[in-house]
Amino acid sequence: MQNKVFKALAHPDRRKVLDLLRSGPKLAGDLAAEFDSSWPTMSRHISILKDADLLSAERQGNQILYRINTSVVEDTASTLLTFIGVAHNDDKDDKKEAAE
Amino acid sequence: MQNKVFKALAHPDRRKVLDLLRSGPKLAGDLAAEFDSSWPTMSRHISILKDADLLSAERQGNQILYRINTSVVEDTASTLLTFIGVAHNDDKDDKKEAAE
DNA sequence: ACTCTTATTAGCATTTTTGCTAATTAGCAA
DNA sequence: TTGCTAATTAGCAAAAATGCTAATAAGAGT
Repeated sequence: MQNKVFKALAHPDRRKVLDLLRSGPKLAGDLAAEFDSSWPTMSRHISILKDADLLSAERQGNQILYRINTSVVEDTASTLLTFIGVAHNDDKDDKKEAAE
Repeated sequence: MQNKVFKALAHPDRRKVLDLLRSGPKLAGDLAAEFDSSWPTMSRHISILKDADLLSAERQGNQILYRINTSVVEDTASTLLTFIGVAHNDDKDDKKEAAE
């Protein structure tokens, strides 16, 4: 649901989480360490991002590794671009693409 | 301020306003008419979009014409794409672009 | 001036979001 | 089992967002 994504993006710390994940997957603790807020607070921010499907989680024994969900971010950017009439090629199984 | 933009995008009706403006500028009243909420409510949604600089307003006698602010939407899409490492050429007076 | 239309602002109640501390779960190792 | 680290969930208070009705402003026309 796109609405969850846009709501998730509405908080600066959550956008910062996404920015931190730009350099690759990170452990929840390493993420939390980058912020002034308490760890439970950051945990909730992360779970909001996860709930919006912007992140996916992978358990690594004791800890949890988070990575950004590229396709969801892409789709959201596409949605924005449609507002200004930009083509945005979705490319979900685009069988024929040169019918002319 | 990017934060205002993302917050403005967090409400479905406000995104719908942007979508309605895709086909060109519209009067405040014509926009409001497309929604179930009261007119004052829509007026506030519009002012939040305006405050985020996503819209610009132009008086036309009795009424007010709103148009979408293309560049702000573009920049926001670019911000999203940086999260997934997409190049995104800002192009704010890009003097030299082929130094190599 | 008065009136009609268009749109915004004020003021309020309700809901949602945020952020904290305390409590809990999950896995690993003795 | 106990203990330790990593992380989430519970519960609450404070702040922000939402949406309504009533009141107000701003233009155009009479």
